[in-house]
Amino acid sequence: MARRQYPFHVIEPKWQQFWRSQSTFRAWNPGEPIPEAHPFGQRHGLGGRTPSKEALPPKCYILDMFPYPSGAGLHVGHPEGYTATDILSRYRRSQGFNVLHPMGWDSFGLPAEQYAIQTGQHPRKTTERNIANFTRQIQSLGFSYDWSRELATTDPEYFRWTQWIVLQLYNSWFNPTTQRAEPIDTLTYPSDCTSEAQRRVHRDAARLAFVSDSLVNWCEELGTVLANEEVIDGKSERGGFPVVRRPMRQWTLRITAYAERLLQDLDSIDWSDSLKEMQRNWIGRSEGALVEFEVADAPVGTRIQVFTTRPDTLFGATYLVLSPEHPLVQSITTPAQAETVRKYREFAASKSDLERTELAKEKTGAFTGAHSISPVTGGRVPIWIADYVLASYGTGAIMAVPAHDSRDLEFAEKFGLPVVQVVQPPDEETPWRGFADPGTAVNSNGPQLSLDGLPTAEAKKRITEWLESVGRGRKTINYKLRDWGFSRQRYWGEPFPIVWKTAPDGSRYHEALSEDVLPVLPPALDDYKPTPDGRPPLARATDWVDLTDGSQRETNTMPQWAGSCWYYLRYLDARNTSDLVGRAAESYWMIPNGAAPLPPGAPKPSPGVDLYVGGTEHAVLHLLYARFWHKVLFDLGHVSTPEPFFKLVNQGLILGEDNQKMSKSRGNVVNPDDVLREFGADAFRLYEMFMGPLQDVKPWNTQGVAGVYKFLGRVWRLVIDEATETEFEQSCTVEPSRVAEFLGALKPAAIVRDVAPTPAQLKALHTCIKKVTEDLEGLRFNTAISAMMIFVNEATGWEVRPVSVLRTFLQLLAPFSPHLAEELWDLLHRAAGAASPSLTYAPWPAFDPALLVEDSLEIPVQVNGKLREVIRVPAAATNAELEAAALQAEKVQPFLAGKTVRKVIVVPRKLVNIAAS
RNA sequence: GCGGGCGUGGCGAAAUGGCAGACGCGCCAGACUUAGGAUCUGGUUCCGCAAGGAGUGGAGGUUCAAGUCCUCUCGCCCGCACCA
Repeated sequence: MARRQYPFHVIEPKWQQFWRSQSTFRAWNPGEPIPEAHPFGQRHGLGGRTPSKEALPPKCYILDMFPYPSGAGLHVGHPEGYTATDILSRYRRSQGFNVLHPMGWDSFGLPAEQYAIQTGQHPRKTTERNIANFTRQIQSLGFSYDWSRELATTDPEYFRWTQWIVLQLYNSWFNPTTQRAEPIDTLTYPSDCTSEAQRRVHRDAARLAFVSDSLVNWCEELGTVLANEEVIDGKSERGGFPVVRRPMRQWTLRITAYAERLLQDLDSIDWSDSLKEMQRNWIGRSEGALVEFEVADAPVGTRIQVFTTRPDTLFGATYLVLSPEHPLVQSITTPAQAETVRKYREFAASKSDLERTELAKEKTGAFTGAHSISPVTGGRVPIWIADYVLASYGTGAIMAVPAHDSRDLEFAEKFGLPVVQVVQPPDEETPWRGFADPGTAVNSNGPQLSLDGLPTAEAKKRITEWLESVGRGRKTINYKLRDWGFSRQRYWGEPFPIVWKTAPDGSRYHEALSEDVLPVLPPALDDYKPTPDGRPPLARATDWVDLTDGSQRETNTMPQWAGSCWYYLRYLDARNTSDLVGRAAESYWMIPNGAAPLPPGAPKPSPGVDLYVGGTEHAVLHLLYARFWHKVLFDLGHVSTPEPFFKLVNQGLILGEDNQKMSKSRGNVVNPDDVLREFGADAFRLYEMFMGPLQDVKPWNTQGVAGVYKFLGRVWRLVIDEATETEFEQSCTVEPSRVAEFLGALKPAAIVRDVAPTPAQLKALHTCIKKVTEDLEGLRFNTAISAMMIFVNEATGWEVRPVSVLRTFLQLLAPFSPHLAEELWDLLHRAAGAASPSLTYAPWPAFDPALLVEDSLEIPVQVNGKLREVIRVPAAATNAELEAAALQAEKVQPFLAGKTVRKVIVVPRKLVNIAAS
């Protein structure tokens, strides 16, 4: 190991201990008494007081995506985002904001459960151990979290409220008229709902949390549902047992009701375009029409509904395709085709979703023998089934227009079905076959209407109106977004606060438990596996399942997403025992408090979380689910904003030194513990930010850490001279136990003096203040660090180093490398015989533009756009003077010889370009 | 296939349409040193002794001026993917 640049191994624990003992980073809620001595209270004149929300400074909520505490511990990707938010939190505190910067644990999850199945160790044990390790690692990095708000999703006091929110979902319905969630008792019942049993069915179908039968990958041998990723070639990944798609009873959340609002409100939040686009694609709004086809030779009124975005091509629909699972398949199939259809449906069911999509190269299908009647031509249209039509999208049935859809064309060609042109491409050259873009309708002439000659957009409109007028269709908007399957057959998740009962007629129905029995704790088990007959592990605890009143508990648990859907709300008031979050705390932290004066130069606070940083892997699911829950809570009056996360930034992945994704198998994983041991937390943090822009993917380079570490050594030596330091090092070697004492006895170098800075020194400092401040606002940490390096490079050459300049510089460094900054800040104050004011709450330095004014400027002179010379002119030079000086510049002359100056461009204070020919 | 992003020295990168390569790594040289994988100083896009020329994936264009704006094209990364 190289010689230590500075004693970070003493400095870092020292200040972490100091911050802990002082509760430096404690964020104060309205109505909380602030101790007399707390530095936040001192800064804002609130020490010893109990401020209302009006008396508190403006809020700033800076949030990290909380981690799953895995057994593997922290990897270098975690602290990337954490460092960025920590820097910003520290910066905002010094600007005068009341900063909420919390951390917690997304601690339900499969690994702990699998470990439990193998070892019998309760998942809570594993989870606690992992949390302890994560806590140690995160704290060693010196992040300024308010640990008094720490939470874990596995804590009963936390998941009590997760269950409570699920009850809110259960007890609500989405009113399509108001487009909002409302309490279930505002639901109105159709007139034919006369009995309580009928009303119940109607009510249960309307809830935001409801039971549905959805298609899942079921493995009989393993007795469990598998995720798509766990199914390979129609067999289970483990064991190779057959997997079939079968409907299963599942708790489902009606996120689709919010599709439009989730889409619309993206416009109100400050997220990257790519992220918003991912959410838009996921929601997948598409406008089109429902069209009804009468089934021929079937009971009157047997109709097949199809969804199409191209109703204008209805005349070209030469066949219909139902998904194999479509409910009408059985009844319309002719006896002659029954066997073929049965076999095909079996074949389709045996395929996983993966195979039906990615792996399916060849179209497959079967003819049902049935026909439908085209609503426009009255002609007979054959009905097929094929797995390229998905049961879960639209109506699960399509009208096939092979002339103008590549998938239909492929199918038609394979099965010899007719292809009829109904759209003429605008360009004569373009063949109509397979043309799917807008054009002009042709061959679209029926007994009751003609579309011929209409451009696609108009044809769509015309036919939709016509369909509506004859009751054979209507305009519709469809979404790719599906309702959210919310059940898991697992042990280590939140139990549902729901029980099942049996009605007098023998049918089963569910009921919610009352709020006051929450939390519903999972039962103790010896064996965490599913039951042999494939029921979830909770079903093993029969004494837990069966209640004295004869009802049974729900045995599914919630998915891991549940806890992470609302944790940002719990942080606002993490120890509240009577509410999910107190009203005053919620409104203080979520609504910008306009009354409070803003710190000078600070940005306007935003609603909700001011900054949320995390990885792209959560771009869709977590962020969509959390937005959904938030909107429900908003509708029901529990939160104040329609969106939770106002600004969101995705940090880029950190790759291994070999430019590959870090992984155990590649052996390129960097362990933060090792980096900290050699370089310290300050250097680690600084390097993570110096690598490049926060959002970019970038490779790790240990040499690079050494580089910023060297920079911190230079900062140290800016204050401490080398002789003193050598002496210190030697003393420490001789008597390691007295290190703290030796550190406290260190004195600044003799050239560090309490003198007035020179103009050049002030200019260097204020250039740095300006750059660092602007870059922090733009989250450009890498260039802010480079500005500090430039300052230090310059200051190293100074013969006298004014204390005031060094102190101000340390304030700039503090958000990035807080331990070193604290140590030197303290040392400089001690040496001056002054008490050290809190660095955390010292007001952020303002730069003085007057100090940055130059009296002369270097002006590049170009001839025909090429640089020829740089001239020095007085800063006050007029354009005419600039032009004259440029034309006379010595090195410019050869390039003007024999040419005529056509034009001279003068960019004031910037550049002169001479156009000559 | 669709959507989003990115291509700049040996490497990580920087540049409101105005001196391309700041800052750092690496490398080269010097100083101090018993020593250097410490520190300090200087140099470092490429070609050229130099004057100078070339240069931001490629080809065009707009402009006095393009890494930056426009068109086409190639390559890489990420997301979605039979969504009718």
